[in-house]
Amino acid sequence: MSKITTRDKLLDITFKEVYIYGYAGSSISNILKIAGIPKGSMYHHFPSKKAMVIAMIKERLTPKVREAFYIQIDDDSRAVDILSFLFKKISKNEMLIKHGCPLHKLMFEMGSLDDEITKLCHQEFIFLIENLAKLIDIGKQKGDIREEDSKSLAKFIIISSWGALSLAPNHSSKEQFLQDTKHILEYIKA
Amino acid sequence: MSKITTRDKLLDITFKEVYIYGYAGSSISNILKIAGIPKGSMYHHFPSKKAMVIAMIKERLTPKVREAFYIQIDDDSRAVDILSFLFKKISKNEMLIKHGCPLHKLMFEMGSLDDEITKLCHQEFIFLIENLAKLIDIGKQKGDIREEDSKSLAKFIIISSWGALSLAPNHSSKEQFLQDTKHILEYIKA
DNA sequence: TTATAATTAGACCGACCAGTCTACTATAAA
DNA sequence: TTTATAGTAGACTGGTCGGTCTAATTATAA
Repeated sequence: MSKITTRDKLLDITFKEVYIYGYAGSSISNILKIAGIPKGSMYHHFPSKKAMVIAMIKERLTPKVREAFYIQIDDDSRAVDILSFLFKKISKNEMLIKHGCPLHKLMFEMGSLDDEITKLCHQEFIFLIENLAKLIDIGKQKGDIREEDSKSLAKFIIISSWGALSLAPNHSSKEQFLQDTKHILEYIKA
Repeated sequence: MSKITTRDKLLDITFKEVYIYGYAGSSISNILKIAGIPKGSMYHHFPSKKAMVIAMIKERLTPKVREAFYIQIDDDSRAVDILSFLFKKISKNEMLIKHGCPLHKLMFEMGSLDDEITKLCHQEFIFLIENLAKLIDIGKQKGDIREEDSKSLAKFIIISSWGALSLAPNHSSKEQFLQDTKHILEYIKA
């Protein structure tokens, strides 16, 4: 029953367009053309392109990335298994494999160009790290891991995963990603 | 004596502009304004924006990146020392710390947008991997490393370094980079 | 000097950019 | 039925985009 609102449609398409073409490379006109929505409607809901992108980050990008980098675990999971499971989940996410992590991509592009967007992205980055650190802490109780600082380790894991996902799409694949992140697992095991 | 030619000036400024603003975010008009060069001169040397950027990649970006990711080593260097030295060198490169690896950034942006540029970037990526693998092979002879596949390891090291360098500039620093890559060194030592 | 090519110079073009404006319509409360 | 509000609609604006064009200038060689 619930119909898709103009706002929802705009945010959905803005996510895709900014994800693929970047902030600078995406255009309002094209987003509107795809959505079949006139300009006035968009500028009724958002005061500017930047405002729409910020709403998109909060309401689309952030939830997607949280979901992609999160896994449910049993209480008796070992840290190695948790990470192995996480990598397998990420590798199955075609979006991530093909275009990299949307948070990473936007953060990289906007780094020195816009403080507000950069700050927003960085907050989410911190959230991902802390979330993963919690998972590692749970796994650590099973004693199969020697690393003390879970946050530092979590950061390294996300950074490395992002790196592995950010290669040119022609040359990245599920198998390649798993191969590239294998080193992280071996490091944890050590 | 040798004066800077119009072409050289254009390539220098194009590198900076594309590095900071991205391919889509940079503009010919702005590059010309900064260079103090009229349009006709530029379009005499290059048929298009894309052609100028491709020349810039070959003649500016590639040499800079090769230099940044290369180190001279002694014949009796251990692999761990080689990498430790490399990370220290990278951490001293303010350009890399502030804006990430220009090759990585361009490759990430253009990934699914332009085959020619993507291919060019990827070739250089392969070159970096093979170069680093050679260094690792030399260090491996000293027997302080257990990894068999030097290329896979080299790829992982570059990917992870790129990831660590691609965080928002406000939150990246020499110290942070060394902290983030510390895990790689510990992995090698293991 | 003269002919030829290389380069510099910038006005100009149509397309597209983000954003504004006014008019219209749908909804719902009074 | 009236009035207010939320949302839809798209023509329009000033500015910038990449790229073209012709003319002027400079360098090279005969």
